[in-house]
Amino acid sequence: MTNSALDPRKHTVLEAIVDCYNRTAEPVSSQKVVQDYDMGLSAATLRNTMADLEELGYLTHPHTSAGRIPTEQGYRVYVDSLMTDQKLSRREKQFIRDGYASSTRDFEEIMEQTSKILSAISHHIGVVLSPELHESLLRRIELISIDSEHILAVLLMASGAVKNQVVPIPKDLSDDELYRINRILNEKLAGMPLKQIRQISQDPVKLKAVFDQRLSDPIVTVTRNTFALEQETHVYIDGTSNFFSHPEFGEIQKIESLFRVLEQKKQIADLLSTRPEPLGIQVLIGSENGCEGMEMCSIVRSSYRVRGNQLGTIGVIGPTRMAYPRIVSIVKFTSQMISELFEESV
Amino acid sequence: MTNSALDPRKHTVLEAIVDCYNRTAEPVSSQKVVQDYDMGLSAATLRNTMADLEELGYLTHPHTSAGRIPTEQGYRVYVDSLMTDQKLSRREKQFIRDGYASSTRDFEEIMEQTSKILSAISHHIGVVLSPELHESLLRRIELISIDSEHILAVLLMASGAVKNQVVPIPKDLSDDELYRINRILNEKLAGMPLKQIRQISQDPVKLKAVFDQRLSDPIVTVTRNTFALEQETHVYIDGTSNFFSHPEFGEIQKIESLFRVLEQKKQIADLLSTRPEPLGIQVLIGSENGCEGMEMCSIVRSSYRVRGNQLGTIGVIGPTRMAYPRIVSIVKFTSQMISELFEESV
DNA sequence: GTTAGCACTCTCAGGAATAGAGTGCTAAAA
DNA sequence: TTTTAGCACTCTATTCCTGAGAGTGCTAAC
Repeated sequence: MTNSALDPRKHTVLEAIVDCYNRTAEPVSSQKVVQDYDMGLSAATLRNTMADLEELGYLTHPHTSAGRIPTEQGYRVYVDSLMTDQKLSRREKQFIRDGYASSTRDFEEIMEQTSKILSAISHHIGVVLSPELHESLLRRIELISIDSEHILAVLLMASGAVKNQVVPIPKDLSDDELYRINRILNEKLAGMPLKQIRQISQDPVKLKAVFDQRLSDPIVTVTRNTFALEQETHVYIDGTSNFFSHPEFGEIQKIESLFRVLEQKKQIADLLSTRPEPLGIQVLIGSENGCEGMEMCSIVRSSYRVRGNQLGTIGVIGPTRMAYPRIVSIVKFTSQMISELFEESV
Repeated sequence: MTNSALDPRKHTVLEAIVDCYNRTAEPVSSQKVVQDYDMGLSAATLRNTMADLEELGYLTHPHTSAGRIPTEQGYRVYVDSLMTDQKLSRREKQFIRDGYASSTRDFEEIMEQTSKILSAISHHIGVVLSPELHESLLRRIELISIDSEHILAVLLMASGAVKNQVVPIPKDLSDDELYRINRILNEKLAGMPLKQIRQISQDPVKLKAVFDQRLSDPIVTVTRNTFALEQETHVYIDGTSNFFSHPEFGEIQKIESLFRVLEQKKQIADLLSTRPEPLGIQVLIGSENGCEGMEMCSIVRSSYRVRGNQLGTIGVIGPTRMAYPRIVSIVKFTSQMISELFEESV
């Protein structure tokens, strides 16, 4: 199979069929192509070409007397080499910008807002993964006394993310002592990635090396307790109910399996973050995502960059039959917007 | 209609029908009642009683040749005066306790975990509303410098809740100055409800009264910017996909309207928080919840108490046909658990 | 007041018939 | 050699019908 060498007619026909199927959600007949796409060929000729494309694995038949629909492979070719860029309209760009206008530059708010914007404009599911905290650099830590047995550790990351953590402490910790510890922690740990700090905090030898002569029992306890936990990536999802409007999810089981997956935020996080190619835009078509229960869904995703050079991911999850050119443009533009937002603020 | 004066037989029959319908999800015939519930009456007699109950508005008929199902009114009577308490088994109680065992006493984590526990054990949707922040008392505020134009305000509430807020500041604010402001804010505002602080912060006269001779321009700016926003209540939802397993949601539109509502967290918050009777357990049956798209759902909810005497709400949302005695016990027990958790910790 | 018996109603599942959509193939035309 | 018209064929979807079954309401007897 010489993918790259699809002759021009096959190109055109495949593109037309993908396009038509995306619009109508129904198998595309040779007649329909003749009507809607003026390519100066008869239905019979198209039928021949369509049969060829089916032979090549790019189209299928639901049954004998139905039109053709693209296979995943067909979509793959379409996305990789057929589809033409679709610029966002001015209104659409404005819509995205406006979405951020009201937000207070708060890290979480930006994340949340992004998922809303993505779903609202794409009419699919919008997903945002914040940069992995444990890869993030600690900018500053602040310890706040809660009661005699607990303090609140506020971790301010270089990315602008903030993480609160309630930390148990030894009883005999005075305010002055706490203040002193706070100062030392900032002195020694600020600027390091959380992951590294965590390793240090769990290892007496490393602790000694880092804190040197300033090491004390309370510092060990506080450090260990504050950084003990693996930090999970946050997942922001919006627009799940958009799925109900797609005719391919008319049967309840299909939508059920999807929703069961969506409730497992961890799975969604893996889905968007694992896989090769860390940068730029990517399209995972249908079962390519390798996630059980999401075989009927495609994912368009892109990474974005926050201060401190950490990478997060945004994405749109929709049915395999989605308007790829438009969604790709949306995801591309939005990820740029976020990156810019983080450049200029927080 | 003399609700309170339902004769004993009608009581028994209504209870049996509600019970049976809850188990089978199918209209209950007179035959079925004879088989499953030994009440020493013939089917014919039961038919008479059932007809009476229908007359009274407690039962309906989907069609002539079908069994009876309870109306909302029927459920109302059942819940109010018929159903018997169902104690949770030791295993169930243990399941709930275990759910909290791993949690680190972090406020948000407890909220989130509660919604998960509720949904897991009830097989319905678990919802948790944190206490309304603006009713909550400020225990402590901490200002952390981010950059020359922003600080992070960490609001530690009496309830144990923590709220981070990025606050723009005038450029010329030194670290010392910030520290001084921080101290004064704590001195003057700690112990007040957020709502009141907000009012003060927006009103020059009140500001003057509270801060007295310590009032300065930077204090005004910081206070105003920190407390400017209405605080929204957080909503934690889990178990939405449980709805797919109920036969009454076999058709897609019914489940769709429900999911559309669930995505509007604000609506859910209103649903659980508005309404009379603030304390104790409540059951809203079917359309009683007054929420469009949720006519087929019942809600069992209860308030819980956190430190500082603030009230939050937990609830279970399920189909009208739910096992009320069990769900009521679950919600009751869980709300006690939370209240206890907050007694002893954070 | 209770019950057996029975006619009546309505749903649901299965099957037959029909219309329609779209293909693949063949043979003729370009 | 490529394209096209024509046609037989296949499969789906809809409609209509039928029979079985479930469950009721009513009546008359206990």
